[in-house]
Amino acid sequence: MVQEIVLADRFEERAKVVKAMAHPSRLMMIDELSRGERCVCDLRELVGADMSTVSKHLSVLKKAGIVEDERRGKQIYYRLRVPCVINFFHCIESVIEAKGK
Amino acid sequence: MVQEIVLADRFEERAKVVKAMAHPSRLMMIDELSRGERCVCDLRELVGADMSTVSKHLSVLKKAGIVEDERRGKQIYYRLRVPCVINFFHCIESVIEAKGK
DNA sequence: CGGACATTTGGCTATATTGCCAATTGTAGA
DNA sequence: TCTACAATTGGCAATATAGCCAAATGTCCG
Repeated sequence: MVQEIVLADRFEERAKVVKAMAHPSRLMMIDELSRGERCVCDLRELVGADMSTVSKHLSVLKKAGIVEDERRGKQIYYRLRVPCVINFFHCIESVIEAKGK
Repeated sequence: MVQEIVLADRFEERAKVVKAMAHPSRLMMIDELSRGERCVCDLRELVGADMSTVSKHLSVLKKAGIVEDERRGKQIYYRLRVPCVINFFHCIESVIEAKGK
């Protein structure tokens, strides 16, 4: 059925976005970016990984449409494209809390 | 610093939950479960995969604390543990929409 | 008990993700 | 132009994930 293919595609699309967030460093960066734009060097310091690793994480977020970037001088600044992603944390916390019981 | 280790652990925990949702079939099941509990056979039909595959997806969701199960007779019913996970979809949709522009 | 049914588990291969290093690109300033 | 700095890209090895089949488990019913 065409209907089902469309439905599956829909969840496929959604999964891409969720997958892009499914990494501790990327969540950390999203959290940080919720407080304002940051350059890659800031985020590198935050997660404490190799610059190239951070850059690749950012490209994952960018490809998913979660962040956007802008070059200003030598640095490239990233910011959240859709601020609501931050609301996830509240719910995730309640999942973690509920699990503890 | 102890502080940073704790912080990293926090995001590690969160990532586990997000990761558990980061699959089209699992998102589809979460969506379906948001409308009430379902047995594995219902979900199997929904995603159209092998029973064992569906079962493994459910065990991922269960381990993350997203769903819980209950046996009633021959069947095992699954339900969402924390309904708020459904709110994710709205935000994810806006990410997808924003990306399209 | 024995069989049918619903589900899970083990085992396996194919595929995807991660993170580092090294090399490359882009920008600013001397 | 040459150099330094910021960031990205390519490549690779280690690890994780996905999905199928086959076998095992648990439950009901005759």
